[in-house]
Amino acid sequence: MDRVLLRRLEGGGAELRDRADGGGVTRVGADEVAGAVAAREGAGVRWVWDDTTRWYPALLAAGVRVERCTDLRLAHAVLRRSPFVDRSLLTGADTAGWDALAPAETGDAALFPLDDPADALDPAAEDDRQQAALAASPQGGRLALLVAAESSGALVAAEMTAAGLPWRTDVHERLLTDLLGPRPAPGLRPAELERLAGQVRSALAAPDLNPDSPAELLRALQTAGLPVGDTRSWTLERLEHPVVAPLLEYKRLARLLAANGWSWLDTWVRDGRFRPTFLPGGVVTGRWASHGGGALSVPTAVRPASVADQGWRLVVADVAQLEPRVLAGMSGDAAMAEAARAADLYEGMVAGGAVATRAEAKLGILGAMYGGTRGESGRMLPRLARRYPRAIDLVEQAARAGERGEVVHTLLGRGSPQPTGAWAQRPLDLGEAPEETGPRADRDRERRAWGRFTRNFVVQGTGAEWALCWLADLRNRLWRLGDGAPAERPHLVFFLHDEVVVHTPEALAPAVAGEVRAAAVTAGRLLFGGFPVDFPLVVSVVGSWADAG
DNA sequence: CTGACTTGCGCC
DNA sequence: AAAGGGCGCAAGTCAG
Repeated sequence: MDRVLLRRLEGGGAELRDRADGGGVTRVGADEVAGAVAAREGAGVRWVWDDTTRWYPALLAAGVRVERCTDLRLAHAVLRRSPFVDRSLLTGADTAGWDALAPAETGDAALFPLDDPADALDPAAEDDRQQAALAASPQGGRLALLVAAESSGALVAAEMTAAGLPWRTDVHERLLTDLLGPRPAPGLRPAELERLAGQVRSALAAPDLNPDSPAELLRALQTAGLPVGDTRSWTLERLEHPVVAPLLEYKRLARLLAANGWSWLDTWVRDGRFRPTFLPGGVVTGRWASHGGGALSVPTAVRPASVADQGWRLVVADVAQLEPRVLAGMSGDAAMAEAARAADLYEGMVAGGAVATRAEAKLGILGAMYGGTRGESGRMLPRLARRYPRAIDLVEQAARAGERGEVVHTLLGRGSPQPTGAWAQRPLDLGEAPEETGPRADRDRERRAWGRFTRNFVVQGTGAEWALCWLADLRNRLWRLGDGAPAERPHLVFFLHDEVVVHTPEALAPAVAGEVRAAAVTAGRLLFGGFPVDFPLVVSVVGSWADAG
């Protein structure tokens, strides 16, 4: 596979430099870049560029899709934190610049900022350093897979923003009107919220109360004699009082209005598409972050508005219990992998005799992965540890390492951040009597909190790696499935941790469903080789996202 | 007034 | 004895 480095030239042109020994160099003008990339693409090439967000949106806008790339920005971020990398091999004159490089904010190709810090960096030198670091790493193979998957994720992210999630404004508006009443004038409450606010005020005998103000609301609740310290819904649910029902309903609808109401539609939906920006590697664990429109929490209440185009379908797929399955795989825990043979891993745990009920299984596993040891989830832990010793030991070791201030890593080698708190500079106070309050009690609390973070990091991060491999393989499978222009082929339109949505011509929907499953098998093999852990999917072919599941 | 922080809640 | 991971967003709150 040829590796070809792309770099920007002053004036908007670009240089294409073959990375092989004696490789050629081509320079093209600004309006020839897309054509030059397209011409080279057919022959099989991996593009090496500083940052996908700085190259790919313009290529996509010009109708050019690339199959492979190395995203030096994302690769740098992975390698500099990995415990399997010799940091000195990554160090160069502009290392600080690579450390600080942020993704480009705008996808508008015409708006290359004149003083982009990326233009002060040397991508060829950085590529050399990364290749050297990978070659010298005892885990170079895993890291290379991670870098490739991360880079492929960057391509997917740009393609999903370009395509957009199909979104029907008319359906969304009807839904809002049914629940809230007609769209009010700016600054006014919709009729239904005003009605509920009135009920809340009279139930609390607080005629001037603004229920949107947590402080006012808390005072009014306390004045009415209710024993509450905050105004969260789950706190209110436990009260017996006439205000509870209208207040909970008010909060539910006010939330819908604020997060996904008419102004959300105005801001984020254009031309029948919702186009959030996805930020691969945006979370330290390796999960994606997002920007714009709250793409990480599209409430189920508005999903009916995501409707496939005429003659098209949505293929919605999610992995059941991704993280426990990943834990089984990465720990090599045969008993847990056996439970994971079931479509429902928690039922598999019941069938295996580890616990009595599905609810116990779920509570216990989530507690083990998050560090929740209070109440019932804590009582489950010893039984799980007996039945699934390797899985539980893996997360316990990660927690202990974090508490010692050590770095932990995912299966493919992504490292956790170094802790910065004062507690991390001090050794563990083993054997000293615990205290209720004071600076040492604070340090211990922070230490345990960091242990919960590292405990979760190894599982969440490896789950993110599985999902990246799934996405990358699925992207290639979808491309091979269709023909014609990118917009006429099945394509990914949404991704959220363990769920994908593909927009596809109706005739190809069954084939897409098959490829989604096949890609999940590939991802499992890539991460866990022959170790037998299954990743069953729930796949739906639907007209609307809301009908999935 | 702006900007930073807090509160609360949606998703996984 | 106590101990629940990761995000983004909007509105309210508060300091300067």
